[in-house]
Amino acid sequence: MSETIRTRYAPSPTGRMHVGNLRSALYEFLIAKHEGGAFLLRIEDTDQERYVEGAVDIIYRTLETAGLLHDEGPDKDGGFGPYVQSERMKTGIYMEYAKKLVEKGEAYYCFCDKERLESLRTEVVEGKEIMLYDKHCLGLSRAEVEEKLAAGVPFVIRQNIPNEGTTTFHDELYGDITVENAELDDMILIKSDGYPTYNFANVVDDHTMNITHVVRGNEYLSSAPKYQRLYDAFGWESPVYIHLPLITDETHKKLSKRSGHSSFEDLLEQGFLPEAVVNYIALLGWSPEENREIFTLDELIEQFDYRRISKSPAVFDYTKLKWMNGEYLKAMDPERFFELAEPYLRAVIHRDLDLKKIAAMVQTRIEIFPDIAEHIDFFEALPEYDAAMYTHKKMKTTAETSLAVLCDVLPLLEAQEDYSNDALYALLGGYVAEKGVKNGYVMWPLRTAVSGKQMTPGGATELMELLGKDESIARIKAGIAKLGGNV
RNA sequence: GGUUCCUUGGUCAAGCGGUUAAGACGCCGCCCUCUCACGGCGGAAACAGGGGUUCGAUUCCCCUAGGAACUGCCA
Repeated sequence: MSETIRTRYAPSPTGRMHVGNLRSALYEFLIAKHEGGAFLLRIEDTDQERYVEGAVDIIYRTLETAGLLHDEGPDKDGGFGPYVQSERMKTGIYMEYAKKLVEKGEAYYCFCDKERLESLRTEVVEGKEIMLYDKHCLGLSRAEVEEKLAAGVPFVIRQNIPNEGTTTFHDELYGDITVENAELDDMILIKSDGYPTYNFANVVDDHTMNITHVVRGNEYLSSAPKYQRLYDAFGWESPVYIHLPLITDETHKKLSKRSGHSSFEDLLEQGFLPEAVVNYIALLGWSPEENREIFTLDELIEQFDYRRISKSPAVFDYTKLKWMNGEYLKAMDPERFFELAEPYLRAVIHRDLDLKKIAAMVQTRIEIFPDIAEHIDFFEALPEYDAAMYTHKKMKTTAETSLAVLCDVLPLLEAQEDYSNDALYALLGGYVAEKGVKNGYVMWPLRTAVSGKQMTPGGATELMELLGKDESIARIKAGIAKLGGNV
């Protein structure tokens, strides 16, 4: 298999990974793995200004918890290293390649200072400025360039793009895209600090690392022609391009850290499961052949056909993510659910109750773990509630009937020793049958008394089993008192 | 402003010339039920507009409109 697919995820270490980046990484991973190819991680830290301490670790951690294990990377040499651009720069690779371009006339030294560049800037409309470099330094003679270099004048190296003609590149999803060369700016390849720009390092690295499929967000679609010209200038075969549709927020703006959109880690902190997030974002911009939505990572690898990636942007729908997280929770093994839920349970319940049973009650009722609190708070302490809660039209109960029922049933419950759900249900079932009333007629007041809540994660008898005899009786008496009865 | 891309229900989306235009989330209703939830059943809700091409356009082409991205010595 000499034609093995190689994709790469090439983030800048600038903080947490937001969802858009993670989705790119996921697709890059899936495209490679679907074909049994390699997925590499390359750190693009050519911007020392934006570099954030510890960000590389965040990237490792995020990829690992998302399950997107890379085959090669800074911590996993595959023979194409280094995998960190600042380290690659020390080898002189970028300058070396830039000079090749200069020799070919495809790039040139530029000594223009900030002031001159500023003067080229023109305002187009309300504050928006554009700048197309005027190729001023392209006119410098070889001798002039040598002289300035020798004198130590700061310089950058720019790509030389002709003013005539067009450039075309091919994208697997978007097809052929052609632009006028005159529209293309002579972008900077090597910055004055000697670092390559993203644009240049990206092309050099993708080529030298044998990346076969360049997969990235389609915000790069408009600069792709410039990259294409670089490949052509070097005489390199261009990679397969796959530009991904953007993920946006509800106002249809691109998701970005800058705008404060949730990162993967934010979502985990909000109580989402990594596998649910991964599953959800896989479906943002791609759909499987079969009509299905829940996929494990392995199933995604199996199913992922990049030709089914869509071209239009997708809104990140928090509500649906929650639903999907809930699906994962419901399908989860009860033991594992309990392990994950336990901290949330303990945060609310400090008394000695059967937390496993409570976890089981709550498993089908929550979408994310933080939802647990509102469902179980009454176990810890009977909340303040209004006597009006005893009135329920469908149950045909009122404060009066409730009082009567509670008074009737109290002695039975006091005499009862077995407080298991089944035994209690049988006991009360007897009362219901004897009185010829509906279940709810007695269960509603009981559940209300015992929980003080409109809705609970279990029925009256289930709650009493958990609360135990003493606490149940105490709460029922409190209910009777609240309804004006004597205990 | 320029360039490029995008346009099926509120959202994710199937569709790839002929369909009653799937499905999912959300919403509404019913059933189940010791409340709620789960589960089951059902409902409202879409091809941006205009021209072509064609026997026939949601599907192909053009125009218009709307949206987005890019337009940094950031990626």
